[in-house]
Parts: sequence; structure tokens; C-alpha cells
Amino acid sequence: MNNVEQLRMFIETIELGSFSASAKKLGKVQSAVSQGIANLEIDLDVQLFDRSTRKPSLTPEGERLKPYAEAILHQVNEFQAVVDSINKEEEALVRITFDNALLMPALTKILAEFDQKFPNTSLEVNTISSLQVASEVRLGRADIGIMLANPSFNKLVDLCFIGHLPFYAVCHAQYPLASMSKINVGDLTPHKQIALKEDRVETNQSTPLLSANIWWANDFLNIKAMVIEGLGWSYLPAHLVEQEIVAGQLCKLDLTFDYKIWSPPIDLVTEKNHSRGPAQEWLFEALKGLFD
Amino acid sequence: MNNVEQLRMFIETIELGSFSASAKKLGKVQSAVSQGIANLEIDLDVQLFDRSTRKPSLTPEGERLKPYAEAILHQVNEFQAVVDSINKEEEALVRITFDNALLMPALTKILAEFDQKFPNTSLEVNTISSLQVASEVRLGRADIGIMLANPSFNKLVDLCFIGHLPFYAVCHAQYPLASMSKINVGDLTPHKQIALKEDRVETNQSTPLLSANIWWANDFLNIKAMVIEGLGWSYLPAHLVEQEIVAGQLCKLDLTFDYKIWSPPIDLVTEKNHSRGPAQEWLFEALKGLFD
DNA sequence: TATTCATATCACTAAAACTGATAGTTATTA
DNA sequence: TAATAACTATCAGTTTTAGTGATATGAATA
Repeated sequence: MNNVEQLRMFIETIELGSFSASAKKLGKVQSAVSQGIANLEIDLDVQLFDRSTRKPSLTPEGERLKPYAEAILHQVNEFQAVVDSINKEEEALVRITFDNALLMPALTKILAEFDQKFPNTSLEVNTISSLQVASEVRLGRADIGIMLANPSFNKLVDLCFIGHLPFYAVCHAQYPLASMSKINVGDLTPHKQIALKEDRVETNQSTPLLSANIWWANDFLNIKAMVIEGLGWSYLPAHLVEQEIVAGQLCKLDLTFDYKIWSPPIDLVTEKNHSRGPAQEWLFEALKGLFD
Repeated sequence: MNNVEQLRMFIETIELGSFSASAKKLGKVQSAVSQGIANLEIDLDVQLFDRSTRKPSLTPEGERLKPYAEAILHQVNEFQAVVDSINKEEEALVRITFDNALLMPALTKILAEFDQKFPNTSLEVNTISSLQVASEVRLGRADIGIMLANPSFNKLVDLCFIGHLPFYAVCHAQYPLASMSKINVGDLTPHKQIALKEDRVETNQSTPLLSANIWWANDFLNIKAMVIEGLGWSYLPAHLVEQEIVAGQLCKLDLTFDYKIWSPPIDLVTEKNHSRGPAQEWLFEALKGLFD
């Protein structure tokens, strides 16, 4: 079997029930399909259609071969889709890396849209601590990064401010602070704060340290678990605790000094002066709207 | 993409590293492959090979397309295999039905060999009670049946005697009969026998009924479970209890009147005067040796 | 029975695939 | 470094295949 066009004739004739209809759909004259199918039958030495009736009807052998022919045509279409993708200069792979605090519904929605728009471009998604995001991009191990803003990197990579990630100060509903109103800094001092271990010496913490007794964890999900256990209070990304607050499991602290919600800025990170293919370009633009 | 031969040139050239080697393997001259690949590149508008070196080397685009081309060729091979199967007049489907007492290792081994020999023929395997096997075949719902011999069917279907299925009289190791030697018919009378419910009135039981108190079950696996529970003794197909006897869980009864192992005859059943395709023919011949 | 709709066949043309020869290029080796 | 071996590209000519348009024929329909 070498002739894909004959397989198209075969399948279209089955679908449409006649050689002439099949010919019209394939942009040929009737005799082309008639001969094409006849040649296919000769090549395979298999009778595919029964012509004793007005409209050709599939033989059992044709029925048996139909799914295999369809499988070939399907693969041919896949092949063509990749060819088209290449000719649109779409990348084979885009790699995105972000702080795991940023794995929020709006982000996964963007990734799902990406999959729809660029079915022939693979996506590699990594979550790591914000600190490492920039270096992953700079070392060429990721194409786009998203991280808690840190201007000290702006000589090494391109940064693009896209919005603020709101953090809530929360504790468990049974924790002493939950029932307090108008909490000021002094009130927090005796309570345990759980903070993100960011192991960077050169810059400030992304969340403020307010209690005297601080425990550290390297992942917001760990911190969340510890807060739910009632071990202390913490600043956590709003999207991570929204549900638990609604369910009454966690409480926001009524802090007098947080006149606005604590919201550190978020940057997109890309390699310096690096050209982007269409898939990367689309993803970059989509991520700009992450906080809209 | 319509030209499968060009894809073969593409893949063979990758495998063999040169157009000339690829040409030799495909039975063409070098220029045919050279032009073939060139035409493919023109059709796709994608540069597949870098010719600046002595031997052509894949471009990144070629690399990206390679697995898709291989997928097409794979499907084409599958298609051809089915065509070959059809031309050898192999059946699309063979249906075999047998008494579940016969589901023994030797049988599953034959089915595994069938799968090797006839990868393009589907196999439908049904287990039902021996009584129904013949009628399934007669009604055209199975191609080959295997059952405990019952000559009353030989006007309706073709029967072929293939051997005896040995049955052991067994009970649980703790059951009173287990410790008895030289058991005669009278010794059995007070003990409960568990027998196969064959719901046929016109013929004898396939296993003899010897106790006064008889329980019935419609499946040997059910009977086996009941015997293991210590509910009574029963005749069971040897292959079903071999393991448990070795493990000491079940015991063979030392029956004085069973001078030989009780072994009812087994018949292959096929539709009367029905022609067989090669797959069915092979399976029929293989099943003849089931008890060798 | 006439009509319609579909297919098969055929001679012809257009397109494509292939061949064999040749010229040019890249490695290897003497 | 020059000769050689092992490739590839190109081209004119040929063969093969695919497609066209006209025509004949056959099956359903009314």
C-alpha cells in the first residue's frame, strides 16, 4: 500500500455511499474514483465493494479493512498538522517554570487554552521556588518563568511585571488569633508565625516576618497544612486558602496595620533579548493577563 | 502527504544514514531517493536533511517529523498485514465455546499460540455449561465447541472425540473420608456428595452419584469452594484440584471400586459439514492434541 | 417501459516517478 | 597535498501512473 489518495477514495466512498459523490468531494471526476478503487482492489487483491447494486456496498473484506485505512488517514492528518505547525514556525516545545504558590486556577486555565491553540507544541511545566525561577530561565532550561518579583535579577533576564498576588494572613478557626479583632503587631508577637524558607540572603522575605517565634517551611502547601493543624498563623496566597475560609476551617486575621491586602508583585521572566516563536509569544501574552 | 514511498525513503535514509544505502534497500537507484526526498521537502515546504556534510543529517524539523512518519508506516504495515491475512483467507473472527471445567493450562496455552499464529484474527472465548455447547455451535453462535461427550447430539453437529478429562473424587483434608482407606460404595452413602447440576433429563450425569445425600451446584468452581469448606465430597476435574492436593488442603478418596481414574470423554463440536478457514482449521487441529 | 442516476470502460493527456549518465562535493588515505 | 572513495545533485529521456471526458451499460424508480 503506497497510495494514500486511493485510501481517501475508499473511505469517502464508504461515507458517502457512491463513487460519484466521493469524486466530487475529492475534486475529481467519477471515473477517476472508479478507476482508483479498481486499482486499489487489484493492488491488494481484495474485492472492497460489491457493485451488483446501484450504489457500491462494502464487502466483508472491505468492512474489515476500513478501520485500518482510517487509522492510516488519521496518522497522515497528524503528520500534516505537525508540518503545518512547523511552517507556522511553532515551537516543538515550550518550557514554563513558576513558583508553586502561583499554581492557581487562572494559570491552569491558560495552560488548557494553550493546549487547544497549539496541539502540536509540547508544554513542559515545572514548579520550583521563586528564587530558582530566574536562573532556570537564564541557563536556558526554561523559556518562560513566573516568580515573586525580585529586581536584582534584571541584569540577567528580562522581567515583565504582570500584577500582584494577594496574600491573606490566616490561622485555624480554633487558633487564639481567630477570635481577636483589631490585631496589632504587638498582639502577634507571642504567636507562632510560619514563613516560607526562601534561602536567599541578599533580599528581603516576600512576606513580612512579624512574630517572635517563627517556623519555616519550603512550600506553601506545607505551610497550609501546618496552619490547618493549628501550629500557628501565616501569610498564604489567597487562592490557596479561599475555599477553607469559606468553609470556616481557616480565618483571616483582622490586622489593623494591613490597610490593604498584602500583595507582592509578580514578574514574568524570559531570557534576555531572546526571540520567541508563536506558541511562546501567545503564552507570554496570555500570562500577562493572569491577574486580570 | 500522499506518497508513502517517500516516507519510506525518509525513514530508511535516517536509519541507514545515506541516500544511496536507502536506495539500495528500497530497490531503486540513488537519484530516485535523492529526487524523492527533494520532492517531499518541496511538498511539505520543510527541509528534512542538512546536505552540507558528506552524509545527509536530520534537521530539527526532520527530527520532529520522524516519529509521525514512522507512525504512518506502522499503520501501513498493519493494513498490509490484514490484507495478507485476508488473502490467506484467514477469518476475521473465530468463536470458541467450552465447558468451564475445561479451562485448563493446556487450553490457554493453545489460545496463546493461536494469538501468535493469527494476530489478525480475533478470538471470542465463551465458557458455558457442557449441555449448551452443542446448541451454541448448531445455532451458529460459536465455531468450535468443547464439551463432555454426549452422543445424543451427533445428528445436529459434528463431534470429534479428543480424549478423557480425568476427575478425582476429593474431600477436604479434615473431612471424615480423608482418613479412610479402601472406601466402598456403602461407606460413601452417609456422606454428602456435591454434584454438577446439569439440568438435562434425557442423559446420565457425567459423574456418578454415589451418596444418599446430594447437593447440587452449577459450576465446578462453586463445587470446589464447597468441598474446600468441608461441606462434602465430589468428583472434580483433576486440573482444578491438583494444586490443593499437593498442598495438602484436599485429599483424593481411596475408592475401592474406581480401579481406574474416572475420566469422561471430551468431544470437539463443529457445525455439521461446515468449511473451515485456516485459523479455525489450525485451532481445531491444536485442540485435538489437548490431552496429549 | 421510460427515465434517472450511477458505474465501467476506453482512448487520450498530463503528471509523476524512475533511470542512467555525469558533474561536483566531502572525507579519507597514501 | 594529491589521489581516491563514497556521496549527492542534476538532467534529459523513458516508463509508469493518475486523471479527463466521452460513451456505453446497468440498476432502481415511477
